[in-house]
Amino acid sequence: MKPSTSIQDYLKRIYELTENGSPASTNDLARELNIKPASVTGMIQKLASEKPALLEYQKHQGVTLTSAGKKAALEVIRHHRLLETWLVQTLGYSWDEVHEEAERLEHVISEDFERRIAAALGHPLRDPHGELIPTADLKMPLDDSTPLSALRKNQSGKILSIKGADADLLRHLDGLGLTPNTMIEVTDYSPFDHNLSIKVNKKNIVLGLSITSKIFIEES
Amino acid sequence: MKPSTSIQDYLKRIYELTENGSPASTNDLARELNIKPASVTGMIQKLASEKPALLEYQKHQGVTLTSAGKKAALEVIRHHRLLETWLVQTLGYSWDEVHEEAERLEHVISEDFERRIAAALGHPLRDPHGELIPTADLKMPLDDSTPLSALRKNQSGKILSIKGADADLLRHLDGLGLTPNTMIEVTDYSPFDHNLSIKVNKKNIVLGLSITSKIFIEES
DNA sequence: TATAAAATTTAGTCTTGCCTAAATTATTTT
DNA sequence: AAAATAATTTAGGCAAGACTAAATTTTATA
Ligand SMILES: [Mn+2]
Ligand SMILES: [Mn+2]
Ligand SMILES: [Mn+2]
Ligand SMILES: [Mn+2]
Repeated sequence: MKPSTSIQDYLKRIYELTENGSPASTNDLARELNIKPASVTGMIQKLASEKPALLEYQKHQGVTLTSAGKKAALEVIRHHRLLETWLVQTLGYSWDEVHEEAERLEHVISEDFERRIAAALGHPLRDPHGELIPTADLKMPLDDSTPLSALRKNQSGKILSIKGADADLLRHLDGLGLTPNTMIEVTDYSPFDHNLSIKVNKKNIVLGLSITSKIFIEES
Repeated sequence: MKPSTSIQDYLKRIYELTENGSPASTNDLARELNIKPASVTGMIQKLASEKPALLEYQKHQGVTLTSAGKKAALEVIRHHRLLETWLVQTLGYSWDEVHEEAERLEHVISEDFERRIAAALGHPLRDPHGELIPTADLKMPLDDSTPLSALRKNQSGKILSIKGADADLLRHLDGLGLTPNTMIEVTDYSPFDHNLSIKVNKKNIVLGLSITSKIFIEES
């Protein structure tokens, strides 16, 4: 059976929160889902005790996805990212507008719809934010990108993706020309505040850690 | 507040069932919605007693839409028919495949999405089944079509629309060449069984009432 | 017009998914 | 290591929207 919309959103957030390897905490999930922690506890207990469990859960220790849970999460993420790509390409959405629409559509499109847009788009590898799109057989491609925040003076590369869906940040970056596929070069690093000076399109700008940690680079 | 998916489906069905002027009965609604009559009674009582009532309801007399209810119904119908048109045009769905997909998407697209597909399609007047699409300000255009079942020998015209969403019937009609915009001519009428003999694309076929009552014609 | 059949409503229950308040466990601070 | 704070879980509740079984009302039939 296909998981409910709520469950799909839980699984997707858990996937994202556990990408770093550590379990997702009740509170982090509650914050991401805009649901009270007590409710999250209830749901994760339920998901952990389904016939094929979707989560691995130990009281007070947070949760990780089982392989069944990961598969379900990747299904939703594939829908989301293909939809974003589709909306931008065919309806002229800008990259900061698509997220909310995809957030609702992802739960209701059929597998047939998924196949049709994937084919129409030529089976794209990345969405408009540069995020990798899980394959049709639900594997997440390897990500060889580095956060901009890890680069130092004289290192350079191409922007691959912007993580996190905050529309205001996306519009701000768009204004600075910081979009996927743009070449950048680090011209200076400031310790203590971790500011980076970078050159983009001949212009020099300075970015704080809260921005550089969300921009991912393919080094060159 | 936007009505829930369930409520939207109730309103849409009530709109369709009351197009002939008479109220929609509890049982008819239950059949159309695949919901037990007892549940339908509960829902229509609720909808009839909302702050601005969506339904006019009198016990045992069925329901009709108030103007607020009609507006909400037309919103959903506009979404549905624009979506069907868009899916056929941009993703190559055939006219017998689109209905189910639109049935789910209609509840989750934004008004922005609605505007974008309407514009991309050039503000179409009819969907792939020939059904009229409510306008952006939620008026249903006048329908000047006649059911094929009302035509008699030597009358002719163009197929405007096929009512009812049964995919099997649509595929059958497609096989016979009976699609919107096709010209037809009635060559004979058989009383008692109400069969019509018609000429389409040079071929003669005989159709029963259960089919002719679903095909709508612009007489010529 | 009395009875039978069909349609509709009432009453009570269930599931899903959320909430608040209170209790418990884990983590920091002193 | 105790006390304070933070995180998490438990307990109890609520709203939406469906269901079944039983009661009622309407309509059709004899
Ligand atoms: Mn899929
Ligand atoms: Mn979502
Ligand atoms: Mn629907
Ligand atoms: Mn609309």
